[in-house]
Amino acid sequence: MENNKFYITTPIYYPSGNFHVGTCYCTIVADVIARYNRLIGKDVFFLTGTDEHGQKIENKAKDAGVTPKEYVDKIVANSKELWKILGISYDRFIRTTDEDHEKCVQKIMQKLLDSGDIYKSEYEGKYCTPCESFFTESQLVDGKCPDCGREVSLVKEESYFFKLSKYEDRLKEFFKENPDFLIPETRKNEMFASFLDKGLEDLCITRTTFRWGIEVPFDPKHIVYVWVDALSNYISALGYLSDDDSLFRKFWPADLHLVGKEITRFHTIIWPALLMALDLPLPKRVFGHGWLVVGGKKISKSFGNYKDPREYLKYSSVDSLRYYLLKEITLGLDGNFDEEMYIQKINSDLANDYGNLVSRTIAMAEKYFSGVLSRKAYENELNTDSDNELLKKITENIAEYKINNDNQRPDVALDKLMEIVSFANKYIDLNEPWVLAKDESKKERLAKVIYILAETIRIVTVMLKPYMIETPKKVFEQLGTDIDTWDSIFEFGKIKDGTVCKKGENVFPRIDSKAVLEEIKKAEEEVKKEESSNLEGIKYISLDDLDKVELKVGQILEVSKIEGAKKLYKLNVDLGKEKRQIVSGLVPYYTEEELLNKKVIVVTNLKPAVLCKTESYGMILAAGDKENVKLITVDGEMENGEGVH
RNA sequence: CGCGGGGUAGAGCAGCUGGCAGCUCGUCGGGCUCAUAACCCGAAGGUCGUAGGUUCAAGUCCUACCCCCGCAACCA
Repeated sequence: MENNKFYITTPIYYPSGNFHVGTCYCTIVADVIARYNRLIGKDVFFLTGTDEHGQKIENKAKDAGVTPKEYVDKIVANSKELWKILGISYDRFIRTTDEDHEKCVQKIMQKLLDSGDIYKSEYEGKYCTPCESFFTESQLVDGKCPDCGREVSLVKEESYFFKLSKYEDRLKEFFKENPDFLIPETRKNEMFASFLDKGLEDLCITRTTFRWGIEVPFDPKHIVYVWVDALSNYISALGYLSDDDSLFRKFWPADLHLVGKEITRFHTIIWPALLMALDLPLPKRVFGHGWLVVGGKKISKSFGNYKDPREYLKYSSVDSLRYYLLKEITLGLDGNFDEEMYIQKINSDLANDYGNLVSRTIAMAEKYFSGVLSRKAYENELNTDSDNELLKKITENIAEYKINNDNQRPDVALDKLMEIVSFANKYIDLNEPWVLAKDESKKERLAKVIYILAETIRIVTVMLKPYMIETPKKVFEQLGTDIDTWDSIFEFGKIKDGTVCKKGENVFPRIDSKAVLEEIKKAEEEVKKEESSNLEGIKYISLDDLDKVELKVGQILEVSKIEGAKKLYKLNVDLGKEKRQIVSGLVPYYTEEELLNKKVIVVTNLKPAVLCKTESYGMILAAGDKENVKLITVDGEMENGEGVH
């Protein structure tokens, strides 16, 4: 009975912006694992959600002029919509702003205090005021803020600490005794090399520098920091320490925490230590998956590959996307999502192999037998070699499919599934139904071949159920059967005699790769144009918009290279009334001499930024792309500081 | 010596505890016509980054080095 439950979680995502394919990838993988376990008969609880507190959200909301809650509400609504589209079958979507979660966190804090695992002390750390964050000595870069490169100051702050160091030995032991706790293996090495072997320091678990979070119950000027707040979602979601903790008693410990590789540390060191302090069992497994690389590049807005996943669904289906992400990417390693590869893959696997198998089989059934499947013929006729081989292949591959799914190798599991599909296509060629059809005496044999194919499709389609949402439904409808349980695939010949199948629309129409790619390119170019400044003028803006940008004529007085920077110059620009320091990436295009005394156009009201540890208070306009860049200058005499209109 | 990941057929990848180098796509040649210009068969194509070492045996273990990619760090 213990064995029959399965609790799986995704990380709770930080909703500072809408989600991209990377987030979807992780969630889809979790969903597939959840659906697979449901299929094989386990009682599954699948949790996902959002981690909504903290400084960044507070800032973002402020920038947007809304409350933090309003800000995250919008993003959460969007992501729930997205999960719906992608068929994510979560049992609960937890938000750290949920009332029950907040209460639970407070109780946990109290409990940790009572058990002596929390103590109040002074947090002495390097604080970067502009970034409003603390850093440890080791995080600093040249003694400066790793985020912005500015000087940090030593700040003392009263806060609460969790005795992480106390659990170091127990953690090491735990790792040794549970070799399967953290996989893949490489992540484990990382944990030991980077953290455990270096020794653990107590962890500061509260902050007073921001307010957007859960108040510490016994000291409300403190806010619970991310560690306790976010990690405990895995138990708060089940009602831990609440009036009704039946779910918790049933499902904890988690069978699988699926997390990104960047946060394995939190889940394999801090989280287990917290659980130890709470005297709770530890999760059975943490799986650190890799990152999705899109079009060969890291997902990032500046690469233009930060697309809403819905874009991919314009020309393909949810099932295709799910299939691709699971099939083509080895879970645990970084994987590439390239739209051209994507189209090619789903065309060949899903349209040509699987979809076409369904299509040709049912077409033949209709053509030769008006769609009627004959189980009798299957029984009456003796098995040929090809029949036996196919049946053997199916039995073997079901077993391997299961093993690989159980071991978090969905890619191999799908491989095993597709092998059956290929074999079935080959089976058609070997048996040449169109030849059998010409010989009246072979009618029974023909009926058997068709039956075997239909039954094979049925089995494969059951196996596809964890991976796909819509397709299995469609195929079962076409097959005219609803026998789709896991148990039903172990015995060949479940389709009832006289079942009538009926051809429907192709389940995976071939995608015109050329046309779609062209369209994608067009769309991307348009986005680029929109983003790449107003000079192109594709997207109209009003005069008001233009007035937001303050442009002035400036003259470059000093030029120097910035140490450690490849492309950046530090410039001193005369803007008439004032002189400003501006950092500009012109090294590849201009020499220092060329820049000197040049009159340029400067955006003077751009938010100051720090590049390579050097402040920049403006931007110099230039035309061109990466290869060729030319400064925009003034045609004739013009006073420094003159406005541009 | 900053941290981490990786270098295997034209492309994209798999190869856990070492045992004749695999998969998918593409290419070339052939076959079939039930099917979604789909399907089936056959072939070509790799000194597994480099150099050493351990071993009867090494993509697989060890050492050194080279190269690429993330983050650190560069959107001006």
